[in-house]
Amino acid sequence: MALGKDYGQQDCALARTLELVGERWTLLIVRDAFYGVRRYSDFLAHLDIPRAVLSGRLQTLVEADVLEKRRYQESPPREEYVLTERGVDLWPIIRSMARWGEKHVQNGVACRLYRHHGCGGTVDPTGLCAVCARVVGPAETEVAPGPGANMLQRQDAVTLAMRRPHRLLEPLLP
Amino acid sequence: MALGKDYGQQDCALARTLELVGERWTLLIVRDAFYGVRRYSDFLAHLDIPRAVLSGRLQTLVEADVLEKRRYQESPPREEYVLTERGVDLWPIIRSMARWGEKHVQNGVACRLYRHHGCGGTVDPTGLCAVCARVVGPAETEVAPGPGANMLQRQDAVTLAMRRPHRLLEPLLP
DNA sequence: CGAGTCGGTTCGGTGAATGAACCGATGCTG
DNA sequence: CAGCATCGGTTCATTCACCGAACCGACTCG
Repeated sequence: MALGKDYGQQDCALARTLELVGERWTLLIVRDAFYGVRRYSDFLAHLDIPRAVLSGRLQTLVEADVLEKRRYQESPPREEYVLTERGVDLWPIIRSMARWGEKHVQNGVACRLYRHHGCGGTVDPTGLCAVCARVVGPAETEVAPGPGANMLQRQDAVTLAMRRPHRLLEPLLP
Repeated sequence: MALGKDYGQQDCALARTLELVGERWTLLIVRDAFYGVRRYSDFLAHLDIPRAVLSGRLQTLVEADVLEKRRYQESPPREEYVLTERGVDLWPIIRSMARWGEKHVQNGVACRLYRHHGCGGTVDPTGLCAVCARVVGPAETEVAPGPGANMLQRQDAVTLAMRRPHRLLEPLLP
């Protein structure tokens, strides 16, 4: 959302969450962070988001302790944004929203498939592995392109790198 | 969100979902619909939302087949908005967002508690009943005020009615 | 030295959100 | 029957976030 960001009169945890991740673009930034995107320029290229909006959202997410900004090289100074523990806990939200869109907008065609790293079992939207029958967190989840992927012929570095399966939270690009 | 509502270049079910429920206020309207709010004036009183925005969102949700608008009395003509099957499927999204806010913004203090209607077991954020060990949908879930409820002393009819436990999706007000 | 990359900030224009006022249809009261 | 209240909106002026393009400083590479 984003205009007045607050829902002051709602005594509900949902409203508090929406004040943080309910703004336009925010959840897509967090999703990309799960995919392993860490650098400003990669978010920018993959999301087609105005630079000022990206700067603002990253700063808000850092202040909310969802992302951590850290310098990974001096000279030239370069920063990266990595999910914190609080940020990783947003995974069920992203997963449930993607699930709804898959079922009700895309007629069940998934753009991404999730598997348990190691055992290879399909991970369902609640995080349950079909083989282990255990709940699998994002760090042990592997994402791979699904049948509906790449409909839009994007050519940015992030889109290209997403064609290979890889584990969530691991850096996607060098 | 709401300003440009589309995320056209994102080949992702998440983006499609956000185009619908990612606008400011929308998820709070849907949440109230789960709580049993059905009438324009009750949404208005409970959400402190501008009338024009509420009208617009309700219309969008009806067009998206998330809510159904139906006339429940002639003379004077009165309409109510009820969740469709697609709308009911949004429950995991709302539940996971509320869960995050509860844990990370409210320090684990819940405003609402969810129980399996009949067996009385606590229903966890994934819908699992602690007693039955089965997944329980919203229609069989009962909501009751939790320890963090009513911090804000609201006095509208919806807030008052929410003090009694009742089943989700059942009409909250006469 | 000059061009390029990275991670931003600045700026003007557009359009959605906001809150208050207004409105038409109907019912209720006296 | 007059007058007022209720419901479900619409209209309007103002505010403010988003947008896209341009600009910028620090640094590296050739």
